[in-house]
Amino acid sequence: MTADELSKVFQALADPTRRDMVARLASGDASVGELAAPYDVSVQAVSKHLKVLEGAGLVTRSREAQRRPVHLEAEVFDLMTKWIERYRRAAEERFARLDAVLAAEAKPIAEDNPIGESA
Amino acid sequence: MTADELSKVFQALADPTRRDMVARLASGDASVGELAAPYDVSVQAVSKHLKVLEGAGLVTRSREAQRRPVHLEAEVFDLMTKWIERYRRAAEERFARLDAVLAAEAKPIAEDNPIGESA
DNA sequence: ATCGTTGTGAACCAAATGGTTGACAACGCG
DNA sequence: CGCGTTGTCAACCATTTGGTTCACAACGAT
Repeated sequence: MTADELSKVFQALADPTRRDMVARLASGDASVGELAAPYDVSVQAVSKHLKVLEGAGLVTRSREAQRRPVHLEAEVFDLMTKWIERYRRAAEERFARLDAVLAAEAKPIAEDNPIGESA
Repeated sequence: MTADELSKVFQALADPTRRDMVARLASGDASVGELAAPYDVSVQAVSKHLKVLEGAGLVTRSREAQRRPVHLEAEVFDLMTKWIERYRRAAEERFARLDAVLAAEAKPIAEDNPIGESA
């Protein structure tokens, strides 16, 4: 459903610079210039990064004279968390079940183990 | 520290096909062919996707005759969850604090609001 | 030993990504 | 008004990405 949205969010956070910007925005809004300062790239590059983050719904930009304060939108994080938790839980449950099965049958298995090079 | 690792994980999950593969692997291991079946792409393309997922530590591949069963590794999810939760919490706390401030000063603010076009 | 199945490797291609520079719009201030 | 500041847009470039096809390795089965 939100497949495309989710892709954009993950894509946006796949870049270390963008992730760092998000981290800094978590403690307060900032202007483009302020955001750009720590990095060794042009302001234009940072502007592009912001467009990606905005496209993913991770930040919003308002207007204040020439400034364009950037604001972090925390809600979108829920999208990711939900996705992650869903499948992690499934995988972990399956793991637990496997554990139980292995414990229950303390049986042959190993002797005619069909899995080669499991050594 | 895990900056590069985290980038790879987010990057890996930014692709819908890869995300779907992870979703399916959450309910059990599968061979490359099985994984490829639902998609309208070549087996080679799926093999590439698996290499990306493996590089991110999201899956491991063993050997069973010609088969290469793919197994989901749930632990890596923690990395993401930790990152996300950390900044989401910060952002939400800040939001709550702002709320409190606004509630406390039911004051002017609006009249000499420096933010243009806030309307 | 040969054949079919399963999967990987390599070369190639179009599109997207992240960066650059140059031009310019929007705004406050002298 | 004209100027400096702040930021975006556009064109361009190198690299990466996701896909293809062809070739081949690894293994079971006949």
